[in-house]
Order: sequence, then C-alpha cells, then structure tokens
Amino acid sequence: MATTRPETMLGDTAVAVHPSDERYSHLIGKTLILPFQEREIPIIADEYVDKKFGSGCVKITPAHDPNDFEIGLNHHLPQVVVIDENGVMNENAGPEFSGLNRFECREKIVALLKEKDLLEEIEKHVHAIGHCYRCNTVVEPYLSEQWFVKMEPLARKAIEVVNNNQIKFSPKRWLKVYLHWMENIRDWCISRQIWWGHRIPVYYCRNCRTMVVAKESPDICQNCGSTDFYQDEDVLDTWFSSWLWPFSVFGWPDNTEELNYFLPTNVLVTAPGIIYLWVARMIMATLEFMGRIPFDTVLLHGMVLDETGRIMSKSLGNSPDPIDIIHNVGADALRFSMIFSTPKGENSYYSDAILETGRNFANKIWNAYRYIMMNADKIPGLPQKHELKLELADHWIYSRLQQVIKAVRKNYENLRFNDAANLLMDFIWKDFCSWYLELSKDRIYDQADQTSQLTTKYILLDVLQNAMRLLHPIMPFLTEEIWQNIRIHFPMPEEALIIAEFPVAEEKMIDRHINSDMTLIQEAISAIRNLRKQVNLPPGMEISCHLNVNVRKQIDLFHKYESYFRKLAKISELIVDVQLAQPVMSIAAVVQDIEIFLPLSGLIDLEKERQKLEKQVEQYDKELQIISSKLHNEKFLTNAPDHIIQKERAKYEEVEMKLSKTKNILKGLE
RNA sequence: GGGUGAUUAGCUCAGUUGGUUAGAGCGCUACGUUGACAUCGUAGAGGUCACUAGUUCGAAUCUAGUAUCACCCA
Repeated sequence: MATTRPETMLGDTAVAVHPSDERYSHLIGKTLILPFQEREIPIIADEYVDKKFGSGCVKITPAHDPNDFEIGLNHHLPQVVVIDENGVMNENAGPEFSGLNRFECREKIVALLKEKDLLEEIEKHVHAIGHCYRCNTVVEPYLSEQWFVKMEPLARKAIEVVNNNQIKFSPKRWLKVYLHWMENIRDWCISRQIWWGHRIPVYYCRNCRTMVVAKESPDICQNCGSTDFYQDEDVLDTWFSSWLWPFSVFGWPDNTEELNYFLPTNVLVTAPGIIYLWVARMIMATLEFMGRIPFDTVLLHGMVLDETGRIMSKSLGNSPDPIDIIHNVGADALRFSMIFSTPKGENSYYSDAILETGRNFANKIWNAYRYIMMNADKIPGLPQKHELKLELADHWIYSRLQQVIKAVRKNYENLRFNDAANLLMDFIWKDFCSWYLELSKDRIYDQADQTSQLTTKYILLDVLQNAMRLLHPIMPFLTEEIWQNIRIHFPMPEEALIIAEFPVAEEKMIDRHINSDMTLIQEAISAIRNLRKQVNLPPGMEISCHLNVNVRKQIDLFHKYESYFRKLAKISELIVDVQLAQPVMSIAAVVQDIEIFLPLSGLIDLEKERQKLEKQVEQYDKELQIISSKLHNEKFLTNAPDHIIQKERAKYEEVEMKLSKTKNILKGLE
C-alpha cells in the first residue's frame, strides 16, 4: 500500500482495487487487518483505481480525502475522523497517537512500521498539494458539516430565461459555458471557516442541540425551554451576498424608486472568469427573490494581460497604476487605446506602447479643433443652412459623415466598440483632417469669396460637432470640452454633450455620385504624389499635369476642381482632354479610366520608368487571367449568383482597359 | 481527464450568412518643418491566412484530422 500521508492510515476503512485487475480479483470481498488499529477492513472493487499506478491497490480514507469520500459513499464505508480541525490526531487514532500533531504522527507511524517490518520502501514522489495562500500551511481535507444551497430548482428557471432569449450572451459562445454549468449544477457550499464575514444565521440550543434558523438569536428553545443558544461558527461565502447585487444595492427588501428603475437593467459588462461565480448566480437570485431578470444582455470582455500575456495581479506586481497613465496621457487617450486594441471578447495585451495610439489621436483631434476655432474666431457670422453654397468636397464630407453615423450606430448597438473606435479614427483622421480640412484652407483664407468662406466655416464646425457626438462614449472629456466651445460659434439646442442627441444618419445625404467623383479626384491626386515621389521631385516644386480622360463630363469635373490638385498635388496647370496625346518625356500612371502624365523632360530615367510599367503590365496580365478563367468556367456561370458574375465582368473590363492603357504608355516611351 | 476558444504582415489584431488582387494601428524605408498637428505630413516595402485532407464553380471563411498555445471545470 502506498501513501503520501501515512498518518491517515489510522482512518482507513477499506482497500480498493480495480474490478478488472486479475492480480487481485480473487481477494475482492475478503478482509485484512489494519495495523495499529487491529481493525478488520474489506477489500473492495472500484473503477476509480488506476491499475498502473503503484501497486494497483489504494487505501481508502473517507474522512480525509475527497475521492475516498465518494468511494466510501458508494460502498457504504464508515467515515472515521482521526485528525481534528487543528491538525492534531484525535481519540479515534488510538491512545498511541492521539494528541500528536499530524507531522509528528507521520514520523511515528513510519518508525513503527519499520520496526514491525511492515515498511517496504520510501521513495520520492512529486504531487500537487494545497497550501494556504497567506501562511503557506499545508491544507488537508477534513470531514465536517457544511451548509449548502440546493441549486437545481434555481438553475431550472435560470436556464429558461436564456433559452427563451430574455437574457442574451455576447459573444454568443459563452452561453454554452453558462448552460454547461447550469445543466450539471451542484449544490453550493456556502460555509467558510474564516473569522471575518457574515455568520451563518443558524442557532443551536446548547442544552438539547435543537437547531433554529433565524435573523436573531432566539430567546427560548421551543423544545426544552433553555435560553442558552450559540450561533454557527461558519461564515457565508462572499459570493452569497454578491449574488444579491442587482437588487440589494437599490434598497431591497424595500420597494424603492431606484429598484424599479434599474431592475432589470440592460447590459452587464464583465469577464468570462466569473460567469459561474457571479453572473449565473445573480440571474438565479434575481429570479428567485424578485421574480425578474437582472439584465437582458451579458457582455463578456477579455482580460487585460501584461505584455508577456500574464494575468495582472497584485502578487506579480505587473499592473500599471491607471492614475499614472491618466497623468501621463489623459483618461481619454487611455480609454481610446484600450477600446481600440481590445477586440470584442478577446484578451488584450497592455503595454505602454499601445497608449500612443490614443494619445496621438487625441492630439490630432485637438489640433484640428484648434485650426477650426482659430478661423471661426476670425471669420464673423454663421450662415443659415439654406444659405450654404456647397461644392464637391462639402457634399462628400457630409455624405461620408452619414455613412459613418450609420456604421458607428450599428457598432455601438452590437457592442463592437473597437470597430466603432476604428471607424471614427479613420473618418476623423483621414477623411476629415487629411482631405476636407486641407482643402478647406484655401477657402478659409480667401477673403474674397465670402460665401465659400462662411460655408466652409459652417461645415467644419458642423462635421466636428457631429464627430464629437459619435466619439463621446469613448472619449468623454475631450469631446465635451471641444463640443462646448463649438457651441459658442455654432448654436445647438442641448446644454451639454453628455445629454445631447446621438446623431441619426440622413440617408438622402449619402450620394454615390458625389462619392465616386471625389474618389476619382483623390485617386488621381495620390497617383500624382506617387509619381512625384518616384522621380524625387522636391515637395514644393510646382509642375503641370496632363489628364487623358474618357468622357467629356470628366473634363468639367477636373477643371472645376483644379484647385484641389493645386493644393494637394502642387499642380500649377491641369491640361484635360479626351484623346490627349502622351507628352514627350513624361511619366505616367493609370487611374480608373484616365491616364495621368507628368511631363518632366530632363528629370526622368527612361529605363526605370519602363521597368515600372512592365511590372505593372505583368500584374494586370496575371489578374486578367484569373478573372478570365472564372468567366470561361461553365460551372461558375451556372452556379454563381448574377451580381457576382456582373461584378467579375465589370472587373474584367476595368483591368483590360488599364492593361491596354499601360501598354500604350509603354509604347509611347520607346 | 472533460469542456471552450485561438493560430492572418516583424508586433497587436480586423476580416459579421463562402464571391479578395486579404485590411488597420504600431514598427520599418525614403523624402519633408507650406501659418492645426514632427504626438505630424507624403509616398513605399512587407502575408503560401499554422499544417494536411475534404466539400464547392469558388475557402482566410465550411467539415474532419494533426500541431502548438490559452482559459474554465474536475
């Protein structure tokens, strides 16, 4: 018989072997004598025994081991407690051992076994054993009476409310975790043997041991008339008060106004680690005591881990102090950084580096705001909405704003905060700052065209205030500050952003034609910038640009917004026409259905230019082949939905056109 | 041992009913202080979507298996 705790043999009440173990099957049902106690104990058969481990025989100590306890129940074995709650051997251990502590007893047992020649060998064995996390004392199982809450009836109702969708889990997969626990629920042990906490409200008559469950200690024993009571020494598990949280914090059991307002509430935000301990129990308690659900949605977020993926904890000392961070970069930067880098339901790794995203973004917003306010101060007056004279960029930024409002609303509603953060950063930084704000400069500085100036002022303020509304849930402080100051120039009905309306998209302002015109111009400008960079033109140097377009209406578009090219691509002169010849000694690019030429005699490396274009031709060729093979595939044509086939056809035409244009340009270079 | 996930660019991750030439931020490279911002601007490089097999006209996406990792419960 092998054991790591020899002293527990004094409480053994059986020896178990595996039922299919042929070495011992002839012994099952027989008995043997337990040394020192001289007690007769049975040899039993149980599947629990691991045949391969040690001798294949296991001593069974129901009172001092949880597994043995279970086996003992199944085999109706007596439970002999030999160690008391202080770790000292009691009278059941026999006169020879009683009074010794468990470690002294262990040594004595070993010595005596040796003496009686009952000890075969001592070997080193590594095993897991519980220690007190405060004082490091070895913790061992001890048979004692505990209080339990019967869970099955509570769980039944709690399963019902998720099955009929009254309570939803997000992300959905956590529902499985919840249900798995609920469906295999065990009674909840609420007894804790610690000196702090709420004592269990159970009183015992010292005279006749009658047990009374009551709020206060009873005056007199109904059974024997004694007045001598003592309270159960165990205290309640801390979660036993926590599961009352959804209603106890609002004054329950009183029927308060807050209780009716906040119960049920909508979203519980918490970590998956406490679905069992807390979420499930709050649901059960609220159903039981209030007859209501506590909340309709449970949002499970990931945990913030440190850079190396460890959980942050006091003992590791790897948690940053949020106050320090806020001191360094601001609360909004911290909030934005965390939300931006925390995908829904996944863990996120915190490091100081991620703070830069939020800090830089806050800085970007602040500077855009400064620019707008500087000019709003200088330019007197604000037009009425109907007085505005909108041009392409204005229509476009409003159109984009509506798209963003729509998408951000959806993201917030679906609790996809990181997507909302992403979208807003993209819109504010790229669309608003890099394009609209840059284009606004000439108009703002141009005192001559006052209508355009005032229109620009209006739209800058309007788009910014809308953006602040959208961003407010993520960056409440910065947006409130900015919004309050916008209000000085741009009247708004609400007193504060925190109580202001959340924007609703105006569908009619989403304009596909506007978006595609603007996109063409943006792509053309980017292509010109790219070409300039390729030949290392000084950033400030102005050059002329030739655009060979496909349809006449593009000529008007480019002429009308030539100023955009001047401002953002340093183009001094834009020559636009259909069937425009390729200028000699020029570099070129193809964007959509137009060709862009920059005549740069003396500045071009023809060979390099040729190589670039050849590489481009190669890429287009390859892409064309892929699309072509799809369009020639009978099965694709019969199986794929119409809109996909249309899309492929359109793509084919576009790539084919770009390919032929690029080939022509290449020819023109020879 | 049981359960639940993850694996996509150097790093951290998006990619919501299969239709992609696979995206973002950081980092990297080149150039640049033009009066919002160098905590910035412009441009660029960078990926056999862990592996194997299957389903499909079509797979990062669906199925099965393998590997590695993580968490929860015993």
